[in-house]
Amino acid sequence: MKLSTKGRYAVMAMADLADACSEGPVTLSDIASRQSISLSYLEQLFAKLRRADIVSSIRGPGGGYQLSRAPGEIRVSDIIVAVDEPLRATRCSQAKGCLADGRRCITHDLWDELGRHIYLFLSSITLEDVLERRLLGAATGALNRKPSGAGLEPHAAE
Amino acid sequence: MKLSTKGRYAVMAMADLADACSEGPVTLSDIASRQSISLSYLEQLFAKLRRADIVSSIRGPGGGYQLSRAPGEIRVSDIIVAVDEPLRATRCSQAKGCLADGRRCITHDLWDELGRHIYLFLSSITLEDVLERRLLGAATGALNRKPSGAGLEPHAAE
DNA sequence: ATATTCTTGACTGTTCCACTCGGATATTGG
DNA sequence: CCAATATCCGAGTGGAACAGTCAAGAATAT
Repeated sequence: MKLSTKGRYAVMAMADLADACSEGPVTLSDIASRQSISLSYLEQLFAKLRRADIVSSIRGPGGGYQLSRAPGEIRVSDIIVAVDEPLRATRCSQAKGCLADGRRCITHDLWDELGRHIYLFLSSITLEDVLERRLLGAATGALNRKPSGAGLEPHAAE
Repeated sequence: MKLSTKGRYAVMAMADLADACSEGPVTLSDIASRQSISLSYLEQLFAKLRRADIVSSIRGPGGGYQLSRAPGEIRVSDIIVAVDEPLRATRCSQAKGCLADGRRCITHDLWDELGRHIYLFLSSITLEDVLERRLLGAATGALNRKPSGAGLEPHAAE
């Protein structure tokens, strides 16, 4: 899971597509102008989304893109995973030791757990949820009763 | 909240410091060699950690860095917030409209919620938890009963 | 004094993101 | 058929941030 703005653009575009595709395929130019994203950049993103079978394409005049599944069947995590690079190998990539002496590095479990956490959150939300702004439901509620921290002010999600 | 490897380096170094500072201050050179991070890079990180009052420094021979508080009082989120840049303004930075027509962009709430989610997770874990590998406790359990998704295989945390 | 260690600033190389450009291929309407 | 419309595809670009370097300075212990 990589959280770049690239994935965000993809989700924005997919939300736009889901919102507009009720009658026939939608042109990338339309999405580009509505969402203020460059057409060529969208082409790159949708090439990946197509390879991931999240959207299907129809060429020629009157063509465009369509969702492969219903909005309720497309998870946000699907989109981000499809668009972002497979995640380059960092120092802590494998289950192998991060330090030379064979021990796993101390913080390995932490990042592992965080990654799972983010993934679970994003896979609990579908495109349909996003469209209907149904975000503050089951997915979020679980963590809202924070265990310890007192006057924390979370920074805005960049 | 930005999730760069920079923040990870900082947490690694802080965990190392917390582990080794039981008797007197710890040298950056020691941390550098143990964690395989360049000394000069650590200097940059600890300058920020010092400004955030997470560590304190003692100069001269026999000097080094110490934790300002007990490991149980230092949240992982504190470290990441201290080290990462304040988060540049993106298209969706403010509560203002992201599109020209004044509407807030469709996915705004989603990123907002995700950011809060990550922050809450990281602020529910202290350095002490990391050291004792006490990660799978209260903080994570809440989301483990995922609401809908069936056979999801979360990608490894990069 | 001198060695140790933090402190600070400027600087560099690399990588990745966001985006552009040029062209190719497929399909439709006339 | 033929041009217009659209998806496809690869290469290339500018800027920003990351990861790391270098050099000089200030405080402190021996």
